[in-house]
Amino acid sequence: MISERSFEVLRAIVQDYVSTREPVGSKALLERHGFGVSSATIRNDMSILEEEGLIHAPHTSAGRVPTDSGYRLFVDRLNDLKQLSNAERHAMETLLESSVDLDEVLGRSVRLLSQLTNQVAMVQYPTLGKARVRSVELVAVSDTRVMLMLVSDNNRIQQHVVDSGEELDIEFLVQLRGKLNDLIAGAPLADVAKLTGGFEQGFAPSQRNFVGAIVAILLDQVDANRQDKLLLAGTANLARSEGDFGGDITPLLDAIEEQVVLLRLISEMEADQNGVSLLIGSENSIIGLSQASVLVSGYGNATEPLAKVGLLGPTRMDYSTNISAVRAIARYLSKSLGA
Amino acid sequence: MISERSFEVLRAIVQDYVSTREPVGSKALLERHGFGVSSATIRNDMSILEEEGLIHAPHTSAGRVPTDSGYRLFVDRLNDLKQLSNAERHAMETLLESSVDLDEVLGRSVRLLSQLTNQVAMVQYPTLGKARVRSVELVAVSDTRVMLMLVSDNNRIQQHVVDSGEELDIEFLVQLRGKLNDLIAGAPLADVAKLTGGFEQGFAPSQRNFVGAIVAILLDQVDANRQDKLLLAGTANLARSEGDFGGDITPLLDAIEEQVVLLRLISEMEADQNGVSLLIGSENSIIGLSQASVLVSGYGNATEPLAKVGLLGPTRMDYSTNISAVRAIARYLSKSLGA
DNA sequence: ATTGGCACTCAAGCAGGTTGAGTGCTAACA
DNA sequence: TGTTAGCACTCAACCTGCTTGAGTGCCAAT
Repeated sequence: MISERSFEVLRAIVQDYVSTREPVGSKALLERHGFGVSSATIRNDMSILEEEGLIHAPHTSAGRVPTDSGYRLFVDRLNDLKQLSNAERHAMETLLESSVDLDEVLGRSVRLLSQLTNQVAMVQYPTLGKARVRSVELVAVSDTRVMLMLVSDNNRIQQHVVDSGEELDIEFLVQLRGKLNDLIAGAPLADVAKLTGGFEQGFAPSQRNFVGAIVAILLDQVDANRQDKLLLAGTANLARSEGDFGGDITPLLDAIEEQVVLLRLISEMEADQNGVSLLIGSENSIIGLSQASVLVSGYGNATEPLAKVGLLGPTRMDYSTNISAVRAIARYLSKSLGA
Repeated sequence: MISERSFEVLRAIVQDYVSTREPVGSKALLERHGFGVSSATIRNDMSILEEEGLIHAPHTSAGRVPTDSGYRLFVDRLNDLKQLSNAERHAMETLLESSVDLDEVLGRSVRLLSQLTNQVAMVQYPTLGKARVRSVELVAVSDTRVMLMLVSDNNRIQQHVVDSGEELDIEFLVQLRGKLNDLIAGAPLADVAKLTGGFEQGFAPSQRNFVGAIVAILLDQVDANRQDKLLLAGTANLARSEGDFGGDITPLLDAIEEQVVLLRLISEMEADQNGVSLLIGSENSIIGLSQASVLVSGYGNATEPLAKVGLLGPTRMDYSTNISAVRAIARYLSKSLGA
């Protein structure tokens, strides 16, 4: 086990490296943090840390840089997180007051998070989870097209336009809407497939095609909740910290555009005691993201989170600030959407 | 005026520079394009081109690079555009067949365009223009919240959730929806403000607040069509051609995230005879985009385009290929949405 | 108008030297 | 046993001077 002071040295190295972006040496360490010992002693501690794989020297005559494991230990022993400033807290509250529909709440939150942290922020659209169907609506949007809307009981709306290919019968639409709602309104989303099985059989043969199409779209919509959407902000921050990614941010931008990969990654991440989960550098399995850290928190509900919110940045990031920012945003989102 | 051969030299310089990314010298020019003259003659032509400000030498002993005006002349004299390959045409047709709702059509188009050109592609959501109101829908989405939908006659739907703060009366909603539709269904969007003036006066005092709120949102929605949305794809391509932007792509990424600036820029661009409009380098007025070219085309309707589609890339781009790709996508979008 | 020839320029690449931040080790010390 | 001062050593970063070669501009000859 490494001594208490050795750990303090690690902490100091992480802090200095994060703020200066330069490998940090024993002497510089003494100047900034007044350890009561000499530089030689620090050097001894540093060589212990290096043996443990927590820090690493880019080359012989350079200072040290934390390794992924070094960051990890630093984060795991992080006890007091940086507090939000008043201005930041104020921004959050303003956001809270003006809560409108889902898109807007998520959009604003993610932008705020990226501003607070100077990283790429991301928020996953809430899954419906155990949500139920509130209603189904059919609205004619042209002579032949109808919009199918699925409204669920957690403020979420999905829609899709269907082209029937023939003139729509408005009366029939109203009637169909009624029957559909009688059937599935109030039912859990998970049951929709079962409930609508053979639904089109109750209609005249000439109408079965159309009804079948509607039902198919409806099931698609229910299903679409499993492959959620991701909202991002602050991509420009990537380019700013390009140096921290070894000069090539293409894989990052690719991952961001792909979304699917990112989504799978963050869905699989389990929360730790702080409510957040963190993958540092090579801890994540995506090739090309080995110099990046992913930090997320669940939101929506203490017991079972609806979705994740978090950020993506270089391993060399200010974990303390960022963790508290992500936690704050997650709390805000839970308050705003859980109500 | 510059001679015919001088212009051919310019054309060759543009082509070589675009493909090699290296300043091109008189000798290299001779090898690739068999002008029937000697390198000294080429040099003379080049010095004419330089006097005209069409090319420019990064330093004394280097080859030449086209200036913004050089690209401009090259483009203006571009007569035969590169054709799409069969594979590309096939991709377009597949896209055409599977046309569904607006979001999907635009999303796929913009991704295809970015793949075809290896640039950042963008598409502006169609403005409603002279569109008319098809219908207004009011759908209860929770005990106190109602969703207001504005459906217009060009496949566009807008929605917004309003929290009334009190228990909703479903019957009243149905009645309100009816009255609203009687009033504005079929009317041009531009007239909605006039038509709904004083609308809430026809209701019981206890309901006026709510009705007023609904009308306000409705006007917002009509108004929102002036500040449209932009859909982007292929941001990663920026990082790939980072060298062409002088190594710093932050202003680009900023502009992309801002959107507003980009939107204003492309709205102001006027189509030339090819149906496309192009700003090369410093021709555009956005600071930070002085090394970038913006290429857009209107789409939707030959007489009055609904919106713009196009791309953003380094001035050093393959204009011939890109112009035809943008035109093709614009044609496709017009066909797909104009119907 | 075109060309061959020639002097000139200058970025890029290489070799050698200097500097200084930083290390590891050892011997002395509390 | 943990700490310290001192010292030799390493090596990236920086500078300097040198060479190379692609490329130009100009001029006299065709």
